[in-house]
Amino acid sequence: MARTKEFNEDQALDKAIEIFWHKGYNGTSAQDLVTHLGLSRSSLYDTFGDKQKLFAQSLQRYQKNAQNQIIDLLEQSDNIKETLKEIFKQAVIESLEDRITKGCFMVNSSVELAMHDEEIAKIVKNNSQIMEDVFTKAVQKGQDAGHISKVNSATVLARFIFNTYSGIRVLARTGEKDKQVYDDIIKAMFSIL
Amino acid sequence: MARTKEFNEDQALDKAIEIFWHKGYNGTSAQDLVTHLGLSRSSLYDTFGDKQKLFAQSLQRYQKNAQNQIIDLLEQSDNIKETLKEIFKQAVIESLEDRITKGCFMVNSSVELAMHDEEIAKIVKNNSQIMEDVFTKAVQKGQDAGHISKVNSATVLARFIFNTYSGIRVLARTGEKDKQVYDDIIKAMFSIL
DNA sequence: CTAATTCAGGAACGATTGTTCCGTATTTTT
DNA sequence: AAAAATACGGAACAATCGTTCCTGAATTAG
Repeated sequence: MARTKEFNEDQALDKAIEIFWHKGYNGTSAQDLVTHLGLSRSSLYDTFGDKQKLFAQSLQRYQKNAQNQIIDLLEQSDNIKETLKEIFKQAVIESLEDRITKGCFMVNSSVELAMHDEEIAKIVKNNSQIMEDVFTKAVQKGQDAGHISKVNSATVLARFIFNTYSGIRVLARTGEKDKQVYDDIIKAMFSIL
Repeated sequence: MARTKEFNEDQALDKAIEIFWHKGYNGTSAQDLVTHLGLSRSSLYDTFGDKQKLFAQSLQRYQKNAQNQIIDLLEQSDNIKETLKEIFKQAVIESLEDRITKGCFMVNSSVELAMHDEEIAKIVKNNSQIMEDVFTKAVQKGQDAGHISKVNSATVLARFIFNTYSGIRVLARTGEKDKQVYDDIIKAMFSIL
């Protein structure tokens, strides 16, 4: 009946994530997308609708990936505190390596768009909710195992951890390359876990 | 020799701060500026140069104000821990009251522009440096007075406090209106001071 | 092979972007 | 009062914005 797509839709989405992440929504033009995704304007619009829809799909895909990564690590962990240390260590490595300083796509998007675009706001809130739940369960597990202090409740610590994570991602976006700054923040954070 | 300006330059800058803060740099058009500042295109360009320069001046002015406010509070304080609590309490109030959820102009700008505009990057880094210094001195004072724990160094705590502050401002920008979330984060933070 | 389908490429759309320029009005100094 | 200087408003600029549409090539099913 018809010819098959010459490009992989998910691969195109990954390219879209890259450029939106780097330049933001308003900073990325249709031409940028055409050039970076390597497909024609018509294919782009036929496949993804419009710029806003493409952005939303990109952010969704990013969220699922990032989320699953953390969920897997925490669920398979038998020492939550150590796993959290690994997660933050990884965030620092990414921040320092990041030659084009992208920060976190979710944080960037919420700052730029959450208040102007309801669909993006929903994605962001959904992400926050899921992350809070995941961290809460993980902290609870850590507290039960005696690896994490019970001075503060699991919910309090979960929200606190997620907030520190956001802050670090903003710091990365500003281009901070001094590892000591990240390490200090993380050291302080872990002193209450 | 010449007629005098019919508008107050600082008042115009305050208007510019408002709209840039709300809509971001790329999200604010020249027409938005003309409408919101209430002066003509020519006056705007004659006075402030161009959009980028106007933005930079707005951010500079915002920084000076926000900075002085915190410096004054901390320098006059005789109980740093309590003063810090006041500062964070105020940030929460602003976040909850904020009907158009603007977050922090400095945080928003660093996320959107720091990596694409060297001048903005400089302003952001300068701000971070000053804030770190101010917080470090304040924490030191608090530690000397016995109000703040000496388990972590003043620099570590200063960076940590500033990072938590950034995170909270991002949270505000996402439109979070649940006071409990802010209070939990702050509670956790203060448990190590 | 033919017909049906959908691809890719690029021209072209009107709208909006940031910016410039010009004529007029207004004010201040000489 | 005259002249110099500058603010003002708005028209107009080229460039770019996101998007649509048209053309022809490519692929698959019957």
